[in-house]
Amino acid sequence: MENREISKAVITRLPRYYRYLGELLESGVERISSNELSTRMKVTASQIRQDLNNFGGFGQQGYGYNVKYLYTEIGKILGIDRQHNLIIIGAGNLGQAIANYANFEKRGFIIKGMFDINPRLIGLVVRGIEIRGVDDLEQFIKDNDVQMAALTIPKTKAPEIADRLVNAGIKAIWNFAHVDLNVPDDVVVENVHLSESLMRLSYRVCSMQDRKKEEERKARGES
Amino acid sequence: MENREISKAVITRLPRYYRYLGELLESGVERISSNELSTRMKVTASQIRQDLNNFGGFGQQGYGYNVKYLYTEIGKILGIDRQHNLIIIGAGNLGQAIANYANFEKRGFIIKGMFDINPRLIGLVVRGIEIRGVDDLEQFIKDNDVQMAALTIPKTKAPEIADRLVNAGIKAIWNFAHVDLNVPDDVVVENVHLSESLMRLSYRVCSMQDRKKEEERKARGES
DNA sequence: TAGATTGTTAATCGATTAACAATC
DNA sequence: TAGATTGTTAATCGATTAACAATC
Repeated sequence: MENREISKAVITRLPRYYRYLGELLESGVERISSNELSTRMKVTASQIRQDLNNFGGFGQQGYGYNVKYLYTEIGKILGIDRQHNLIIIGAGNLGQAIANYANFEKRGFIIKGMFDINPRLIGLVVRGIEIRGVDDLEQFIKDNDVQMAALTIPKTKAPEIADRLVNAGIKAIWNFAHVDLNVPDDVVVENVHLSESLMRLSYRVCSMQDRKKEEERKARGES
Repeated sequence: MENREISKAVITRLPRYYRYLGELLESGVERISSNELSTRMKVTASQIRQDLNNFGGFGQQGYGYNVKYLYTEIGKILGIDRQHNLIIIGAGNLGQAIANYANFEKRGFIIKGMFDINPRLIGLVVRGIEIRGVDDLEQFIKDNDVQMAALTIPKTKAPEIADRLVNAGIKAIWNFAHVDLNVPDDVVVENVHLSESLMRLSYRVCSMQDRKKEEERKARGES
């Protein structure tokens, strides 16, 4: 069997399809055509069909897609049908926000533990999860079959902890620290760089302002 | 003057350049060539030069780029030299995490206020900022010249609040709710869909597992 | 001046969109 | 069967990379 590499752009869109299908499912819609979905999601129908056909033919000519079936299948593709054991390193507000987000557990992400360096936090309990010191890290990962770690610690500590996680056998890092991590090829890192996201917003709001001023100037007669 | 539209891909990369240049600056590096930067950032030198030249010629032949100058210029492009007045709607862990992230203020993002619907949170003070009820929203936005809002509330409440923000004159929404917002063309929305980010991580770790199993199978003789 | 490195044009690559035959 | 809509091939569009002349 040929190993068709799926493009990054497709993978980025997949969870959004999943979200929309979930909403359709909740509102009792049974079937949907690529065309109607395209209107709702503001993407082209062609793109939807192309994206889905990377993974197989989920639809039926003349009918469209069965919402429940497609929802389930995309869930499988995303690995949401499997269980992922997760730890959170960094029990500050961001770490706690993740721990408190109940929906994650619904989708197979089980938070096995929380860790922090700050001794004042160690021993506290968040959502039934005790905050531990990082000394226990390696042993805990082995004992609890942990594959994923969310890194919500300052950038100065992140590379060192990332190395320890990798050595302890972690396969995926959800990185919120403002630094790029160096990991082996078989460990995946998903970055959430909030400050970069905010800068993009800043860029866009500024260029929107500039454009408006430009238009106003033109409206008042060419400059 | 022609209004060259900058591609989204370029804007996505810009904050990352900014981060690397900031680190170089801190470590005392004065000048850098696109080639050396490309090695550090793991992108092509060609891409760096193309990206920068969307905004003007910041380098010098035979020399490279002056780190401090380029850092400042990218800051200007991103609008970080200007002041952005920000409010946070939703004073849960995520809202508090944002409020507590000091670096934002360093880059011109001033948190003017926090709001919540939960009466038990109203009146509490986070980082010197009092949490208010959403009744005050419109008045507060006008009084404090607020242009940006971070939405860290559940998806059920988000569309309604977004409408109110838009009507009150907000120009940019940093949306953490798991829903796509409908806003006029001149309002910009930057989405941070954490659950989608986690699903991408899940996809990637699963497909990595599959690939490994495939390889193992091949290594044990073709199946 | 010679060497280095940019700015920019041209070539390549990949992703998106359009079109349509296949088929439910 | 006729109509609808997919799956898939072909055409277009845009983004990335390569190459090199300009220039510090």
